[in-house]
Amino acid sequence: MRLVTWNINSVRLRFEQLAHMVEALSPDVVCLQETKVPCPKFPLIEARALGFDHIATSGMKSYNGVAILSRLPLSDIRAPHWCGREDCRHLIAQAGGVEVHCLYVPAGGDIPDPAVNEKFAHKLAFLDELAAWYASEAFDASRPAILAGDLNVAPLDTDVWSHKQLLKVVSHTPVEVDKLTRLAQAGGWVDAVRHFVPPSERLYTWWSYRALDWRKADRGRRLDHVWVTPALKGALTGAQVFQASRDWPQPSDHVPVVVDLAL
DNA sequence: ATGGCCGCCCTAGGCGGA
Repeated sequence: MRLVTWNINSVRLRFEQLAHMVEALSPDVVCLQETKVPCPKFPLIEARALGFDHIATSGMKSYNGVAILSRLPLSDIRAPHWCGREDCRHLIAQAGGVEVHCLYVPAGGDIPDPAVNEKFAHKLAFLDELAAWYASEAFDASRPAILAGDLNVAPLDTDVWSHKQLLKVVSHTPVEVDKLTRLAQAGGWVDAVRHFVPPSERLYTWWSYRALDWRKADRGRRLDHVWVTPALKGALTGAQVFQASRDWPQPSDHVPVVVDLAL
C-alpha cells in the first residue's frame, strides 16, 4: 500500500496538480488537508476519474477541510470534532484492514503565548484533547493504523532550517513539540518517515510562499507527518518527500509525503 | 535573516495560513 498525505491548499484550485501527483506517485490512499471546500462541492466525479472510487470528505466553506481518497473500499467513516468546534480537521476510515486517520492540526497564529493568542491556545488544547482520546479505550493502538496529515509542528531540530531561530516561532516551540510527542506516545505512534531518514538529516515538507526562491533560501519546516502503529512498523518499506510539486506553477506551500507499506 | 506571499470570500480588504 502506498499512502500520500498532502496539504493541497485548495483542492479546487489545484485539482490538476492532484492529478499530476497521482500520475507521478500512483498512491492507493491520499489524505488531503486544507481542501477549502464544503462536502457538496468537493470534485467527486473528477477524483473518481483518477481511480479513487472511495472518497470520504469533511469540509466547510473557505477554511480547513480534509479528505481521504482511496482505491480500496472505505468503511466506518468518522469525522471527530475537537475543542467543541465543527471545523473539519479530522477523518477516520478503514481501508484494506488499516485504520486511516487524516488530520489537520490548527496552525496556531503568530504569538506563541496562549494567554494572549487564542489560536495558539486552541492549538495546544487540540493536541491535548487528541492525546487524551488516543490514549483512551476509544482507540486500539494494538491494531494496524496510519495517522497522516499536516500536524503543524516540526518536532526535531533537523525538521527546521534553524532550530535556534525558530525556538520562539509557532510550529517549533518547546511546548508544541512536547504536546506532539505526548500525542505520538498516546497512540504508540511510530514516525514512518524518520524510520527511514535519520534524525541527523534535515527534512522539510513546507516552504513559505514569501521566499523569492524557496529552493535557494531553503528555509523549510517538516510540518507534515505520517505515523503508524507498532503493528505496521514491520510492514514499512519506504518513505519520501515529493519536493517536485513545489516547483510546479502556482504550487501549494506544502509538498506530498509518501509512505510505502508491504500490505 | 526575515517577510518581500498566498487563497478565500456576498470582488475587495480582511482573515487565516506558518
